Amino acid sequence: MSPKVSKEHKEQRRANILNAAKDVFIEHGYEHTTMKHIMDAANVSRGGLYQYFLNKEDVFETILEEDLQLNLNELEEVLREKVHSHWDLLLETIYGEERQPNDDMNSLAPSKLEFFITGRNDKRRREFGKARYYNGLKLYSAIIEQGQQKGEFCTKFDSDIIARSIIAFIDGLAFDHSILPKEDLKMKQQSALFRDYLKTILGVE
Amino acid sequence: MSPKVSKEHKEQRRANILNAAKDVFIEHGYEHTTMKHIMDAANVSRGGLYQYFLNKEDVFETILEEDLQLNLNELEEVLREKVHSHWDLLLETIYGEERQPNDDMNSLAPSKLEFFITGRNDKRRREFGKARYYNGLKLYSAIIEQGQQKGEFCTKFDSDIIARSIIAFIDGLAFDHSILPKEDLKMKQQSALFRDYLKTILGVE
Amino acid sequence: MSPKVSKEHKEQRRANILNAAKDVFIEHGYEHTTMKHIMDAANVSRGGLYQYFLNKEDVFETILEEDLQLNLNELEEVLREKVHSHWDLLLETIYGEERQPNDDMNSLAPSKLEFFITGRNDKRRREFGKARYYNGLKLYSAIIEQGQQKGEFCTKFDSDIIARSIIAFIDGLAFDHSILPKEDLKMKQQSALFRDYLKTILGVE
Amino acid sequence: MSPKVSKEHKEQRRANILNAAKDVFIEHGYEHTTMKHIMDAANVSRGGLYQYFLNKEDVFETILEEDLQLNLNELEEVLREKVHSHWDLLLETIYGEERQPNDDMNSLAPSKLEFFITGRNDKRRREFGKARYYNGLKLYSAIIEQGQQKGEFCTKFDSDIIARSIIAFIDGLAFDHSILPKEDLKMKQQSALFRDYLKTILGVE
DNA sequence: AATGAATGAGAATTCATTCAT
DNA sequence: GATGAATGAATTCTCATTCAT
Repeated sequence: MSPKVSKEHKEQRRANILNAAKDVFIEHGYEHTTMKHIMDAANVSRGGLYQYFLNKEDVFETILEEDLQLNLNELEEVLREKVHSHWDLLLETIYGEERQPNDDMNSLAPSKLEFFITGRNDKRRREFGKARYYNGLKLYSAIIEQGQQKGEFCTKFDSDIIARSIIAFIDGLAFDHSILPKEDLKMKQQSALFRDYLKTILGVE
Repeated sequence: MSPKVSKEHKEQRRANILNAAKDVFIEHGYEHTTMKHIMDAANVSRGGLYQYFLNKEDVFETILEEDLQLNLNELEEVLREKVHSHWDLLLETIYGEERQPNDDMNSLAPSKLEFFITGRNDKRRREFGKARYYNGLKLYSAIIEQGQQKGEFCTKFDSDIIARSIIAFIDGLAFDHSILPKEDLKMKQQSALFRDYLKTILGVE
Repeated sequence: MSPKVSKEHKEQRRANILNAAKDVFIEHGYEHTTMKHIMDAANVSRGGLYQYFLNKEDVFETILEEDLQLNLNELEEVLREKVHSHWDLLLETIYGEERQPNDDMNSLAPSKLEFFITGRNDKRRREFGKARYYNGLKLYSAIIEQGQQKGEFCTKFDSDIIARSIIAFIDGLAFDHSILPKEDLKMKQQSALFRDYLKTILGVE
Repeated sequence: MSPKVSKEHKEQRRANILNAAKDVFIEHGYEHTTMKHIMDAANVSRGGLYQYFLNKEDVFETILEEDLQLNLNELEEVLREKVHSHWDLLLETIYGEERQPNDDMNSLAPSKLEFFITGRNDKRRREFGKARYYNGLKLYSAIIEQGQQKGEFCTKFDSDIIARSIIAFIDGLAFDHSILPKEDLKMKQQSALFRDYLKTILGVE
């Protein structure tokens, strides 16, 4: 007895739900999204939704995990290739990623902050937060370390600490951007200053 | 004609509720706190609680406003006095205040982040967030500007932008600290790096 | 030990509360009026209000009773005097009284309807309703009966039944007027028709 | 793809709830009925009830609308058919309908009066009241007008005004009947008088 | 007498999750 | 597998009434 519905179909359906859910999370934020919102956006029944995911948390975690995986892949790819300028790579990594609040507010970033901060007392949620943090840490420190090894960056400061500071600054900007309109933030000028700062401590130019 | 209990008594009770509520918010976070939690912690009946505050948001906003007011008072006081070292004042302001996630996790900071980020789509909440941001901005930029005027800091960078970057970094640290245990953060070393950074762009020493 | 506050003062206070309460009932209706509304309107404290009245029902009943008493006094007075035209007296009684929804909507009539109809399952309330009804009945039938005795009205119909019909019609108009704006009711023309009707069955002219 | 239960089943359940709710409204009146009452009477859970109706008002309005629709259908039907006696039709319409407080007190009429009168300050509620009034008006005036056109009724009075007076009288009777026991009302005799009155102004016989 | 703080019962509403079909 | 009706726990908020001072 072969299954009524092919595995591909299920995968497709699952992916559809995740895409719709992502839009919903972006629109309403994590806390204020309900399973009903997701059902409606994904055009799936209540029961259907629960067939693929245990609950709202499960849906969000799945989206997170896929994002995380993308990051990791990217990192591997990036470091395997011949890197001409680690400085450019670093900037790309910072600015091309959603950790840097880009101009479009169609970003899941605020919901992620929400997810982690509202769940800070929950063991499972904290594990996720840790994974997210160390993932970013690995990404940035790998680039910096390689740059240092290649002699492109100076070794005055520990790559780990620099990476952490990058994360802190990016998270802060993401937070401020989440609650304030772009116009209020002078993002460009802050970014320029931050770039100067990185140049200084990495000994670039 | 005289009231049953003195005005002081009422103020006292109100303050008690706020204190208890603050503890509850610190323990459960903003979203997961219910009025019941506050009632129980403050040892006040449902009706009693609603006599003093409209709803959970009102309770939290009151706490925020008092904190904000403390900040403002402090700022005024600070700037009226003769300042020996604006650099010391700046560090004190950063590290002495809760904006810097201090060692004790008995801080309301995570709940504040939560409050603003979960309410980012709410007009009223955004106004509060804006007030919080500009309040901090005013505080830091006033110190920097005065330091620049006195010739203690160099004027290479705009005080406004530096202040914004300080806020972003502190918010980021607060966020990361909210979701990760202290041990994971190497806070001390990050702070040292940040201090160096500030020294550089302010031309201190 | 004479009382601190004179009896007159108490009476005055009580009357003040009743006046304020009446306005409140007119504005919000019976059901939607709260003790708080009355307190605020009467500028009296919660405890003060409860010193004079048991509850909202008690306040309203007191107002009703005073109205009822006015009616009764009027009736007695009216019937003791020499009546030139019972027809005119009847019209005056109908149109001069609030049972006829007059142009001004500053009438307690809708709240009275509300009071009786929402309380129709309550023994005490029903007794009041009965009193109100029989009071009106007595008023109208007395006039009609006297008119009949004096030969001014024909005796074709029982004065009791005519009086009841007058009440039904007036209550109906009051009800319709309570829920519809005056413009929708063509009150004048309805009244004219009703007057014609009464003339016919009373054999006037 | 097919729903768990048939559409009929859902309709059935909805109808069950409405029936149960109607009984509850008749027993407790509109204001004193709670959603809990309806839940218990309909044997449906809290959530179940809210799946079908938004709130108490919604439940009641649904009942009202269905009644209204019945009325309208009846009217159309009635006027399309060949009418032998418009006088009989008029009487039937008055006495067969709940607008006339019939002997059985199992009528929703008092709750309807309650619904409209307690909601007289509410825009939405007033719209409903208006619809109710004009619906009745249309019904009665259509019959009268047709009777006049056919020469069965005289045209001395405007059909519109007569219809309004019928409504006022019926509403008044309904009100009085709501708050007084039948025995107190001499309904029969009032009705007889009213019939006479109608005969007179319609020129019947 | 007067005050108004405090109480708590009760009503409304939402939403995650289950489960019969 | 899919559906969506049904459940009920959890929460918010209101208000009449009491009572210590």
